[in-house]
Amino acid sequence: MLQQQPTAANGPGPGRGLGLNAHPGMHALSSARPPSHHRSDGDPGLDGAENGHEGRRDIGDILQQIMTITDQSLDEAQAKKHALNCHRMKPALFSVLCEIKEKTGLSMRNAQEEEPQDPQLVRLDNMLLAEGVAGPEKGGGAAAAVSAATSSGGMSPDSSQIRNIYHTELEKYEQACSEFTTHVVNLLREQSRTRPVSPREIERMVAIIHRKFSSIQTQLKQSTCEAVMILRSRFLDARRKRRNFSKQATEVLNEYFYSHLSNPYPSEEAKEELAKQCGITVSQVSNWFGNKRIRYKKNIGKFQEEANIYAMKTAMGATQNEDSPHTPNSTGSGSFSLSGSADLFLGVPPMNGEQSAYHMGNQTNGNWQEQHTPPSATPPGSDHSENSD
DNA sequence: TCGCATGATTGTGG
DNA sequence: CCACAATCATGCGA
Repeated sequence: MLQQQPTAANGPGPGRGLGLNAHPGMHALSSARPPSHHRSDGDPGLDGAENGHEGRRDIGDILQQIMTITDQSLDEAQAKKHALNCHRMKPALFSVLCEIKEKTGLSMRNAQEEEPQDPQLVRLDNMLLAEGVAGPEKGGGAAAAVSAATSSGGMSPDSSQIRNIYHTELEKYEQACSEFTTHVVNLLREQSRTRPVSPREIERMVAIIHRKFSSIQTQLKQSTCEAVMILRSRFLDARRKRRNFSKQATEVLNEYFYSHLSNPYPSEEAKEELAKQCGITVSQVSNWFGNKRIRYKKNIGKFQEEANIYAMKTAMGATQNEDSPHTPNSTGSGSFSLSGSADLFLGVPPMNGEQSAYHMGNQTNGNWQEQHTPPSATPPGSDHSENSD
């Protein structure tokens, strides 16, 4: 019925496609059909054998025809396709076929269609939100959440890195998902011209794609969570495990301590500067000074030698600085430009004294070591440099 | 392995 | 919140 139509319906080149040399497909179909008709009569066994035999022959025919397809016949096929598309009955037939399709296999998927959001995904989302990896970027939220594990308050670059990676990956994922979806939708739309594909089916396909992709999303979120957890445990470990500071760091800290012995309380800026120089956090600097003060006070005698060494060093650094104020001095012996208030003892510290206390200037922070009163031996001029912040 | 050194934590007071 | 004091836990050299 369809094949007669084009002659009337399509103006251009109607006769061509329907001529004597019919389309191979058509021929195949028409020749394949007859055997099924005599199904009802005759011996089934014989019929089956005959059927198979004929089927083979038909396949042979089809193959033969495929082999002999020419450009011309392709053109014809094209024309026929066009003719079918433009057939006036096509929409009706199309919708009927769609309906039939709906009612058969595909409808079975309806059941699982409206599933609630994956609970695991929800859990992961909540977790990432709590960790500050997902959600709006609030002043170091992510970093704060992770680094909150440490009292140091030192910002971890890793956590924000995780956040960044997570977001770029999520973006990539979303892009890939939408790209693929549009691709498939376009494909189905294209196909809907030649086979019954209802809009609903396209929708369903999109949903299926999203479901498939959501497993990737789950994976992404899961691995992000894992990374955050690892980071967190590493921070906790770092807190538990004690590492000695580097020699250079201790040197810098000691230098500051002994050059500000009368008032070893670095300001916030000084602490930051020290932290930067030592490659440690500000709170570690605070810890260090806290420990140092208390231990020095407890046993000044023990620290005497150390004090002398550092006093000497700073003094040397100072004299060097005087010579060439603009030349930064070599490693470790620099005085802090921002405090600029080294309690320098210029000269060799008195030895063998119980407490040399070569620089007990005006103590701006009360008597941080009251039992340690400055002897009169305090060199004149040592206290002039003593300034408090 | 021991003992000291040292960074971190905890509790307290101002 | 900061400093102090006590204490813990680990690092490290002898």
